[in-house]
Amino acid sequence: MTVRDDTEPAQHRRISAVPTIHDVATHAGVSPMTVSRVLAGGTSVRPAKMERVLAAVAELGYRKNENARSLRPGQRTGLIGVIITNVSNPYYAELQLGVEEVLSAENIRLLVGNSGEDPARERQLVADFIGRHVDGLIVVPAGGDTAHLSERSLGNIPLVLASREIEGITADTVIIDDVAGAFEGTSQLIREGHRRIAYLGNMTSVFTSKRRFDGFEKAHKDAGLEVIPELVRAGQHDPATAQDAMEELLRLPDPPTAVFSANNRNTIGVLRALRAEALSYSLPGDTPPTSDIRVVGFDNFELSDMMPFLLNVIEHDARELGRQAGKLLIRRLREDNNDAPRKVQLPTHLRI
Amino acid sequence: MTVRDDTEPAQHRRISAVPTIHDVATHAGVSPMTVSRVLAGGTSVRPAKMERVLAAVAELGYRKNENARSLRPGQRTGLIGVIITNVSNPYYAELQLGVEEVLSAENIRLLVGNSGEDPARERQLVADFIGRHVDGLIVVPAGGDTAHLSERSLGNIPLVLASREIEGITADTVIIDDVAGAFEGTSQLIREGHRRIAYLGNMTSVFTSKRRFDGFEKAHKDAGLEVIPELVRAGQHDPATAQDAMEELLRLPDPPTAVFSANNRNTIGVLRALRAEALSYSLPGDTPPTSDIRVVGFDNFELSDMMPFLLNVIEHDARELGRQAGKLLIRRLREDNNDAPRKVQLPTHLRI
DNA sequence: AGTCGTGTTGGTAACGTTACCACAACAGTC
DNA sequence: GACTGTTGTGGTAACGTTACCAACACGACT
Repeated sequence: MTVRDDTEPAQHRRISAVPTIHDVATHAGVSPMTVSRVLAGGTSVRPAKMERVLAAVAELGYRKNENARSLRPGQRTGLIGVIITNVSNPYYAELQLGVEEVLSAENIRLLVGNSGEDPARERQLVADFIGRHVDGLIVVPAGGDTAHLSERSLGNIPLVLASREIEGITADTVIIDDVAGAFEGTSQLIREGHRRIAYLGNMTSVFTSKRRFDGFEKAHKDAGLEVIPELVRAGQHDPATAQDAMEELLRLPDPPTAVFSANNRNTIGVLRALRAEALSYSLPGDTPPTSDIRVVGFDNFELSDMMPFLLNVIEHDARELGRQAGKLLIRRLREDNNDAPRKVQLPTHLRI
Repeated sequence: MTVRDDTEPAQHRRISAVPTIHDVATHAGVSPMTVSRVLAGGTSVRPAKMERVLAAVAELGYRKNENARSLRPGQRTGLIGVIITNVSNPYYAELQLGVEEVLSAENIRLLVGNSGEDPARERQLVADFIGRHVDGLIVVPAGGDTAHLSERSLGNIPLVLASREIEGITADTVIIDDVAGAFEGTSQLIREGHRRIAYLGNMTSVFTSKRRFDGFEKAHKDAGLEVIPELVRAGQHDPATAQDAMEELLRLPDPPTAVFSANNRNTIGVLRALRAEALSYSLPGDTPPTSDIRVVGFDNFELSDMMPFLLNVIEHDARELGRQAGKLLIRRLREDNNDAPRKVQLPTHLRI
């Protein structure tokens, strides 16, 4: 034991400093090892001593130093790095909540970071999380350069990709069945007789956007139709840019009769454009000619059912996606298995 | 240096195991101390050696073990615990984003947890975060038992309260000017001539709810009016329960002519109730008698401007609240100061 | 030539924890 | 009464890092 010859400062330090296992041991009149054993579950410790130790723990307000514990070989940190693109999008907030729901049940904590769709920021976060020795990573990949997510770069830290896949990287993955959802939504519009259907979405370099466009295209093909290139607008990532794109479409000589929107940001922009148009027409007292334009949008969002337009949404469960991602990670951690990576695909549902 | 006499296993281990500062030192032909110095900023290290070290770091993909580093006395973990009540509420998601925006600039990472308004869960999260030696805490307190947030319990870990205060706990705080906002919104309704104004909100035991009710009450008093008790409904915390409460109000013999809603969950419930009523009246072809009911709601929410009702919202900047909370914490960390706790109050704005 | 700084480098120890080994105490067996 | 096994307990070392001190080399000055 360390000798404390400086009486006055020692007392002062004892109050403010966080108590260690050593302090508890001294207080209970046992060795640090016994304290450690009690806290680990109390196997083969005499009941009387166990009580003394627990009393000392309570009295000093002792908390195990998790950082020191995880330093020992074979010990986990109990930390998971979660990198999402943007929590302010309710879809990813739900995802985070689902992840936490599953992992907190295992006493695992979340280190979260927002990449803002920036691969460089994502790489930086991954590097930092590795430095903190997370037990695993759950990432919504931003795309672009993904070398930092390769197996070689991560070592033996398990990775779960959420919402998006990456070409060339094999890892546990949870995604939405984007293709089927977009197919179903688009088919509904075609079934209703629409032939001039606009598409609004993110850049097709984004995994989900590409898949949703594929579903959009497939629905056309299956119906013997073709996608009309001049009605396709890909590249909007927020409501404002989507609104601009939609207003541009409405000004076309031959505007679309229906719109397929590939995500909730774009859908909201579309709805704003439609309302702006309706308002501008209502001034001269005329009935707006395109107010009955049909909209189908991927992703549900709060109040979608309160919109004063003909709108259907392709809904899916972001929280469940987060839960599944958490479960895949737990499976990897529990059994130290090298099974082939699993891919979970969650269904969508067209809400009428 | 440790002698590795087991040649075969050592090689295998070298590939999968995370490299340490020792490995880098051996690889560069210097001592671990020199590597540490280079990584700390490279003061008084010969340029040639510095280069060799950096090359070894790059080649081995070495990452400093932050947990081991923070074990040393005087060293920080660079971790902040953020406890919010529920990320799936966009208001708190924005708050989290604001906190991250400010703290990631200081290279501080976020440990996040959702309390779900449960004080026991909050206490558990605080205890865990203390065990991980966070440098500080940002908490949206759930209320109830708050002993775990007392200065005695936290030791010298700085605490910032966000969005809500706690009686008896002095800490840096960032809140919205709830009273003024509610006063302004209610006054607007009174100015328009409304005399039967309903109130819907959370339990008044929640800090913000109480303050917003106070503002509601003060607006009445200042206008020489009194709050009508039968029109007050406090206790709804989600849209579904709020909708029920509002429907009940609409069925009163003498229903309110206007509604003040104290948060976005309640506002959405109110709007749903109004729409349900409008739909039920539209069946017999009758004009609904209360469709022109006025609504003013605290908190803005996405698409609030697209609602087919007369709605004003009292908006405020949740992300800015998060930023301010982060800044207060950084200030506490930077200078190791014992200044009196600061209280920042953010303004609201009635959106017409 | 000897002394003194100055700049560069490495050894040692410690942060708080737990795995491993050693050992003591005790009961049961021949 | 010596031997064996079981249970409870503590000492030691190590995880990866950095603060501190000691030591070294080297040029500049007396």
